[in-house]
Amino acid sequence: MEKHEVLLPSSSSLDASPFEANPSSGSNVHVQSEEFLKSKRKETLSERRGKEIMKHKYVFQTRSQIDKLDDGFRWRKYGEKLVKNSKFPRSYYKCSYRGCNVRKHIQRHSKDEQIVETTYEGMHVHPVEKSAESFDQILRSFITSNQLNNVTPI
DNA sequence: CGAATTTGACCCGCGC
DNA sequence: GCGCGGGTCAAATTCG
Repeated sequence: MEKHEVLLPSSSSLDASPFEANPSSGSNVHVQSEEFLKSKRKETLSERRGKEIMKHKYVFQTRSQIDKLDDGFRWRKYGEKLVKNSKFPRSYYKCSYRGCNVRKHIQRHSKDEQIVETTYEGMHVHPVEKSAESFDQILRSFITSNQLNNVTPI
């Protein structure tokens, strides 16, 4: 497995333009911030995991052929499942940092295999160890949005 | 040697 | 109550 650099917008401004609008663009990122108000499962499961952070969900759509996008954090794959909605299996990743229960799942589009939908759940509580300038601004925006939307002490 | 990855099994929630 | 779908964990294996 080799690292693959994703084409990200040089502009620090994250525009919420639909990725389908400009498929010709070499790089296009779609960031969606949704408020996870509805609990998907009971406390039993959440409690079992140990207080997971599912307050906000961030959908990150990028054009890449590699799933293991290095966004500056260490991700440990903990599962892979094939969903009926997609012909491609969905990969589940978790932050390897102790105490950082950030989870992310990646799913490929059945129509456009070049498009990978990365969904981030939770916020990181540790500095970036990698030099991902491209992703740095994105991640920073993510964290900023998280803190701005809801300041939840971990 | 340690950490990360893989695949399968298990579990839970929901629908019928 | 059973089945389907989705999600997570765990043990084994491989890579660095």
